[in-house]
Amino acid sequence: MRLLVVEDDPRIGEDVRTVLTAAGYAVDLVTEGRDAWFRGDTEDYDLVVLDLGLPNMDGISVLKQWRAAGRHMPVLILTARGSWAERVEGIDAGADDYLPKPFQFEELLARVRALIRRSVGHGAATIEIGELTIDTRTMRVAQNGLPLNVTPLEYRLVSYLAHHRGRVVSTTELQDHVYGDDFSRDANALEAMVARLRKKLGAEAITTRRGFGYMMGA
Amino acid sequence: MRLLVVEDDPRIGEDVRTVLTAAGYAVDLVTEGRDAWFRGDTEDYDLVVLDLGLPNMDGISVLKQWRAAGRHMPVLILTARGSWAERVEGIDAGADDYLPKPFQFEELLARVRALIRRSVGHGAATIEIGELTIDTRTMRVAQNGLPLNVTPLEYRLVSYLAHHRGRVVSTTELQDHVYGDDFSRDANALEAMVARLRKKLGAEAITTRRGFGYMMGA
DNA sequence: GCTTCGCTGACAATTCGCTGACGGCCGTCG
DNA sequence: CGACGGCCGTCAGCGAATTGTCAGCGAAGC
Repeated sequence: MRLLVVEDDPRIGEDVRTVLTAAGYAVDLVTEGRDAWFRGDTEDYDLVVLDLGLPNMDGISVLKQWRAAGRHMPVLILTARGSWAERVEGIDAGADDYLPKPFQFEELLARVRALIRRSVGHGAATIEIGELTIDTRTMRVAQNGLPLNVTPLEYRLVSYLAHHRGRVVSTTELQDHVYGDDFSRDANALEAMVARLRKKLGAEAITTRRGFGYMMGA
Repeated sequence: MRLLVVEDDPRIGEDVRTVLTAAGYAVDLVTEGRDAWFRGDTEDYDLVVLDLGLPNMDGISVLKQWRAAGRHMPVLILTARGSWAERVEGIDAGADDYLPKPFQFEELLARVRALIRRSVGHGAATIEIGELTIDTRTMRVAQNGLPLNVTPLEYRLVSYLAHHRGRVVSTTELQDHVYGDDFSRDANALEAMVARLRKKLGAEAITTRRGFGYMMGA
């Protein structure tokens, strides 16, 4: 899962990134409204955390333009506590939820999880594919009920494939969502990870579409 | 045990949180109805203390929606003294007990304990994991019946892990619950505490899942 | 058959978490 | 008032798990 965090205060932004990264998401962080708009318009994100007070182009406008351009990713806006008008404006502009600042990171996490779950359409916190169970709340993967020891990056990979079960996911898309902005990896790194995963989950859990990408589920 | 306190008066809310925290519970406090509903809907609480007069979405509606969504955690509602109608309405909506305001904190504590005990089923105020016993009433930890000398912060840590046995608790979540809003600590502080705890409880009492967090129990 | 793409085992680099030591803070006791 | 001891945060070095890189191999597609 790949997230865009838009927050002009660098300290808060970094903290949020850290928390979300720890929770298993690939996080891109930008601090200016224009950059935010551009990123959201040109890249594919599973969710956006959007602060409203931004230099250069304010959050509400950014959000409105995304929606006007037909971008439907869930957006969670951060508002000043008690600023009722901001919230209403945000919801009207197309936000899916709001979180008053200051907030507990745990609450941020809960909302992010809930929004992603809702947007993907799985009501439950677990995804089942064949004999595999992916619990997004505890970040665990189990096979026939037996927990598997999956590393953080491996989890990101299965989790993304599982959320998009039944569809072929290209390697570039996968890289984006597993690594975020971090371009430095060799293309082979993904393949190596897939290999390691197959050793744990069973070879047939992930199928390869040569020239296209990977897929989970029928 | 993790509790949600919903109370719009910040002074009362803080007092209640303080009392319950001192009693060894991990307490989340929210002041608005919508936030309360969201939290109760997305997070796991062992009990909710719910004030009825709330901004944004009233307590009865919150409670009804939780029950309609199949959430069964015990709910203790706070009502105005003598407001018979409110009580009836609350119980009808699915509350498990009520406490008329103003109340003594001792009474609140007693009812909270009673409700939690009832909901756990067997009146045991202790959690047992392997050879460890965590007594939530006295905030003591014992191993094979022998009391261990556990410091306050250490107790919060084991207690939180014990209450969430069987699931991996991320370090950020753990930090939230051990330190509250206090961001200033080095990440290493937790690790040091875990190390000290393991020396007391035995190394296998707390397992590490690298990259994810810590866990107690199977 | 040849080329390209992807797989895999081995190895290296890096990151993460553990631990012993130290020191600051604070409450208690002589 | 000063010394002592408990609690807990910080530091630095170590070891191990995770992840990236490389090289060779096999299979698919033309």
